[in-house]
Amino acid sequence: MKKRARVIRMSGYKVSCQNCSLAGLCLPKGLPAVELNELDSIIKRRAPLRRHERLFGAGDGCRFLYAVRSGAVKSWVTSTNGDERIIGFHLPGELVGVDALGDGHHSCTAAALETTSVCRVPIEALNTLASAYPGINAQVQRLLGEVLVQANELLVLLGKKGATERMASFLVNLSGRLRRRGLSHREFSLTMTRRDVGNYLGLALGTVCRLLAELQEQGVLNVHRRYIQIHDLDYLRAIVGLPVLPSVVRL
Amino acid sequence: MKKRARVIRMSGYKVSCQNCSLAGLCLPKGLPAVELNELDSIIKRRAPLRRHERLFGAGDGCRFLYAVRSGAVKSWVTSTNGDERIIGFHLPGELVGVDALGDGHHSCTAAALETTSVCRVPIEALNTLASAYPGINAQVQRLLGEVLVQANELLVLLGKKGATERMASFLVNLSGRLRRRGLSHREFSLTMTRRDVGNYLGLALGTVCRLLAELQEQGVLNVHRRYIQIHDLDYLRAIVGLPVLPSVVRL
DNA sequence: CGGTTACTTGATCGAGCTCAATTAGTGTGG
DNA sequence: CCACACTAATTGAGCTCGATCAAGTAACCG
Repeated sequence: MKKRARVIRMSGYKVSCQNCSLAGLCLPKGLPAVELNELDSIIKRRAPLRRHERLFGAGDGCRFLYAVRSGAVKSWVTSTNGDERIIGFHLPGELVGVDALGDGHHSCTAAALETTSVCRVPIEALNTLASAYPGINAQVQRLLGEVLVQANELLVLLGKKGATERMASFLVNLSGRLRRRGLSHREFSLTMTRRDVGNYLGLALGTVCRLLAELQEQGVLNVHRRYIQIHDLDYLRAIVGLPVLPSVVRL
Repeated sequence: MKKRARVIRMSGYKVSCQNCSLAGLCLPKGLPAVELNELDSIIKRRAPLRRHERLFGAGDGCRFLYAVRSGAVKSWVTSTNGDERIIGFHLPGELVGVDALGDGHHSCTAAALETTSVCRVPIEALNTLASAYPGINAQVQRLLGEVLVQANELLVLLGKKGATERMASFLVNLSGRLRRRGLSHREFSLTMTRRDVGNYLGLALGTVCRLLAELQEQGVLNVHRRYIQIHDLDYLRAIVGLPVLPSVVRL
């Protein structure tokens, strides 16, 4: 025993919903202590996934939902003719795998974009809890709704005709989600490849590069490989058709 | 009283989940009699909506989900720059309004495409029931999952580059859903305008017309205004990349 | 360091958008 | 019941945006 005393043992630190920094976004949001404890008791943390490691695959039977704790996940569907289509990038605090609630089988595949840790929530136990605690039930519904709203947003995005519009939407959306997580919304690293971005936005790989180059040209942002600094977020928001972020309201 | 005896009073016929022809698709699917009764007791049927009449609008607070009983509904989101984007057409047995589960407010607007009747399900009562009856809870989850899978399918559809591919996907999807409802999958009437279809598919109005004309040219289908007869469904499925429908399995 | 993957940039081409003119329905009110 | 107005659908001509193909560069990894 003593021999091991000096080893830093991560497993020694109890990771729990109670001390998770994402509690304000994730399932625990606003839950009273009792329900939080119950929830925490059914959730298992898995060893971190490495880049490209899969959470689940299309067709898999599904017994768990996953909440991203750190890192990032992408999920995609494989259509019958074989080509793949990315339907979402998932940041910490977001729920992955809800597509399986329908018939108990996943309709998409999910994999880590970088080193990523997730919380695994057993669906059956969650349902049992949800029927006992209305608060937990409400949380599940809230996150489900969020997933749906996100899907709708992507639909709107893909409806835009202009490639610039799509790229701007993507960046504004990402920036906003990062901000809500307390991360910098002005500079961040894209965890996905240009090809991924293109696939997601319905654009060719080359077009993604060109658009980023053009935006840099115009001084809207700086880009070096995956690293992005946004200088003029309002400009991007204007492209999308969103109002300028309210900082001080003028008359 | 006697005077009215001859009037055919629809309200005299008790419409209930028990005798609804959609019970195999809708919330009641597979529920035991007790749960079915409970479910039926909280559901209200509204007077039929006429074309263009709205079920709810974006931003509305939401206390109900709606199940389409007959007719058809379209739902769309209005983006900040004002243009509208159709995100779904809803057939009998499908659930409308689940986008509001997240924060209790609708993110889209829904309106009848033709004379349409719906069942109104109070969310709160549904949740109460769901916590008492696991079967009902499972049903809600199943339909939610279905909505999500549908959203994903639309995403895949919009990922297709070719306009013909999109149109074929749309027709195949519609045909399949009609068939599952016991309706003809070879000939049916599009309840939406060409503009609606174009909006939904991310195509220009003109392109929709041209595509239908072209498919008719090729003998794949017949089209007169809204009325469509599909002659070669397999051809459409092939365009999409789906296998030919299994009728007899050959070796 | 060699091999692989990710990214950048250029030139060309075509699918589908736009705009416009015309026809076919649909509905409304006198 | 018809005339008028309005909406929906069709079809054509020209043009633009972004896909495709290709060649070259930069980062990463064993």
